[in-house]
Amino acid sequence: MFNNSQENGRAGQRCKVNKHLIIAGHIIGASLYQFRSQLLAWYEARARELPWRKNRDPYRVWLSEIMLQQTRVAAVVEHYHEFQRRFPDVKKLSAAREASVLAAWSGLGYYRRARMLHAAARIVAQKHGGKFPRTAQELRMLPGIGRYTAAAIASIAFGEPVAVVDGNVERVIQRITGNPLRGEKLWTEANGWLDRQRPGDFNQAMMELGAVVCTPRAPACLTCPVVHLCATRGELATGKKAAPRKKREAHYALNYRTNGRGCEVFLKRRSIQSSLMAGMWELPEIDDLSQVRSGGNAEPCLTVRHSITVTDYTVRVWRTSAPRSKGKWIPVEGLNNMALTGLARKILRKAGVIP
DNA sequence: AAGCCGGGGGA
DNA sequence: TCCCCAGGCTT
Repeated sequence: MFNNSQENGRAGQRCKVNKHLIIAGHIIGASLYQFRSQLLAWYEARARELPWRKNRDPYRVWLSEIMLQQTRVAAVVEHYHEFQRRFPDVKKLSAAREASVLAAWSGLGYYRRARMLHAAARIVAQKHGGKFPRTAQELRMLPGIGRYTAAAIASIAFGEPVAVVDGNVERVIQRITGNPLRGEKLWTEANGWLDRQRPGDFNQAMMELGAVVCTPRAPACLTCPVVHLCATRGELATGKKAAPRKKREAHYALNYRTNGRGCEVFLKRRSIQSSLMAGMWELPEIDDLSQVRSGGNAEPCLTVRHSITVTDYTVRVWRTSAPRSKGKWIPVEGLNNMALTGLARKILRKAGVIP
């Protein structure tokens, strides 16, 4: 297993050849100190300025971590400030109605996250006196907080020495070691690498490296602070299978009227039983296009593209004279506080109904 | 272990 | 057009 460490008899080569720092697929000894200090130095110098890095308030850290689950940083940044403005602390969040929490979440997707966030806020407020548990083990008990998120909050907000493993960390470790570690072995490896003096910074630095430098495709090895310690320099055996995407066309009705109460839009609420976007509000879907065409519409007033799970939709929006389905007239001023689906919000924006 | 949940932006 | 993202929960 150590056969690659002595292929050249000269000891002076030891630190020049990266493979010698990786033994049997693990980073070892002195190179680990190097790795930590160089990664942390890079992070201090180059880390992106993100809203949740302003301080270590556990509420802010928690909110960012929930939002960031399977969601890109850019999308989170767009929602983060407004969410903070509406719900400045865990107590305010716990006192809010679920509908208003969902409204602030609109467009982020995975709406169950918002419900679990709200439920967790109520538990923190009622059972923990408004203070967050300070250990990963206790945080894990809250809804919506799994192994990754518990470790992230505990390390970043409270300095507990626990490593995180997300998609970024997995990729970084696999590339550095050249070892396709997965599952429990990956978590063990990450914990071995962790800088126990600065666990929060270290964890964020690992994820930052994966997000900014050690990207899935075309990693920027030229700017990587630990490239000299890397066994693969960008190679990665991928075991991921790409889910095939379907294409579909969908039609929605835009009903818009002005009366004594001002401008109103006709919306309907998705079933609370629905697996997809349960309880969220949207425009009525049109099943039978012939009815709209016979109503005098030759062309849709709007066409948008929309991706949802594994389906890419081409969405046509039709102005219709009267709603044919059950639903509710909503004043446009109230739309900001409605739990709209991302698609509904997109359509209403493009149509100029909301800013 | 595998399936499910939203949405968007870059390559 | 395709791919992938600071995961958690259920079965």
